[in-house]
Amino acid sequence: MPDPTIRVRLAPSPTGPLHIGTARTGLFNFLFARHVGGTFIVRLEDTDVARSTVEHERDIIEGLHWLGITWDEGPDVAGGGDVGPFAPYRQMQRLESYKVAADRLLAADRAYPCFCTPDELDADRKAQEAARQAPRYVGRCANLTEDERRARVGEGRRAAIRFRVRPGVIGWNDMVRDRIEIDTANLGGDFVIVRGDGIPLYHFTVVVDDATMEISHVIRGEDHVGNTPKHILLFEALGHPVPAFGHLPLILNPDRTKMSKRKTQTAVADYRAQGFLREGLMNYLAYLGWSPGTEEDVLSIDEVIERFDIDKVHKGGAVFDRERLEWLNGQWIRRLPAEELIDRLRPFLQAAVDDGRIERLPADDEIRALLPVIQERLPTLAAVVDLVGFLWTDDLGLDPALVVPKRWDAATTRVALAAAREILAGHDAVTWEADELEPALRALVEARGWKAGDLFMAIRVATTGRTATPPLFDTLVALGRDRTLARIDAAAEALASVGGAIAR
RNA sequence: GCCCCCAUCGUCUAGAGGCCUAGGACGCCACCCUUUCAAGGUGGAGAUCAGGGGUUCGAAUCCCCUUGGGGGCACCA
Repeated sequence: MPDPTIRVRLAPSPTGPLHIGTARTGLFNFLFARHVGGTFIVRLEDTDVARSTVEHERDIIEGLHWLGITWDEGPDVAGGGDVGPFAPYRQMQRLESYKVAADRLLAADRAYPCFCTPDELDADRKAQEAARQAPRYVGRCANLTEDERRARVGEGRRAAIRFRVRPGVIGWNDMVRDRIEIDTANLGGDFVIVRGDGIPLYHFTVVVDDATMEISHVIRGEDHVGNTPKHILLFEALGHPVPAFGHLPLILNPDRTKMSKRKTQTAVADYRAQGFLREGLMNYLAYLGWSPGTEEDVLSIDEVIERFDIDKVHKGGAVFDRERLEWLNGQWIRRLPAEELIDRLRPFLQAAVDDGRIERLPADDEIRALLPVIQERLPTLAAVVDLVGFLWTDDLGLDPALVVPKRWDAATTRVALAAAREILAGHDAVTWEADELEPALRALVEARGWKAGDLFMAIRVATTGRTATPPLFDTLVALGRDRTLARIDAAAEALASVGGAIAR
């Protein structure tokens, strides 16, 4: 039941890497479109030539793809071809259409050339600030005669194009915040739609494109509420039906200000690099400002699409809570099929090889064998290196003091390690299994009157360098007989060399 | 300064007049499980529904005011 009348879009500006907020706006547009079978479009707003780069463009597109947000029309791959009936979907390749629209507005006197210099505008603003007035364009060029315009052009002055803001109240029924009305007197006066260098500005391009691409619903962040009346004015002037608008609540820093790079990690790529799953991040983002109204927490993207309803989107902003994201991410890691998890873990292990944290990339079989004990212990994919990296490097950075369990002293530990080593050495490749090793060592503990936990801890630290690891015997099996014995020997030696200096 | 918006546990939220002695989740605490760490299970602390007025037999839910918070006011997007 596709609905061809529903057309929404995400219009990111490649002036920075894909931002969590942009991803969330994209996700909601995507959910809105997919829920009703509408069309979702991505359009790159790259008219800020000074700050736009292809690297950012690539980061945005790859990030959206990674998140599983798919679009029907728009740029396919960074630098690659665009798909869709309104291609191209990059504004710098659509300059002609803005020129045509601007000329129409000029001809109808809905817009006019403005020769004010940056210095003049700056002075105006400063004066208004000093007089404690709201900044607005004073209208210096609003009523120039043809002769005056010619004279300025003759002086070699460049003209920007300003749109005439008509008096009146602009109102719309916002999809999330109900009725909003704004008096055009508060819009800051006539605004620039084309810069002096001929490059059109956001307010103009967004409307021209939304009009030509037949966008039916504009769903964007709350920070755009004040722009909407300007856009409605432009739609009217262009003689195009005004789309519906919906303004999403903002994602907030812990101090409840608008989420920013300075206070919160905002780049989607960073979350990805830290081992967050697309499923986890998407699930988390969907619940920021929206809820299905049930007590479900863990939902796949398809389940969210099924339940999504823009009427249930909140009006108030939501603080980004990384701890909750991590919990949700863990939920998704635990749900991943074995082979899928191995595939996703591999790049993180490779990265650890590349920067020397581990010495080699483990084979899939090794990882697969470990899955039963690590899958429930991973908050993120990247955590795998911390958790079991000791298996693939001999540089444990062992602290001898840590080898001695709390209730023991160094001498006892040395004796225990030696006894345990002898038992372990008695096993061969065939009996080097968790259910063979454990009973043997428990028998030793029994015979000596020790606590199992103490012996196990001494062996754990001796062989891994850490006090927190997956279950000991599974760990020793993964380590292998030879390396286990060698590490116990090395630890015993380290203990002996510090001797009685360890006062534990 | 002006305009607009928002307001339920620390956080994300359920709640559309009686089902609310306000439910769930994260986080926190305790216990269980247990060789460590997790995961899982059970239980607990945690919100006089920002405050004050109304409306109503009855309000977290409707109205008004106050307070608090946020967003926006470019030849950026």
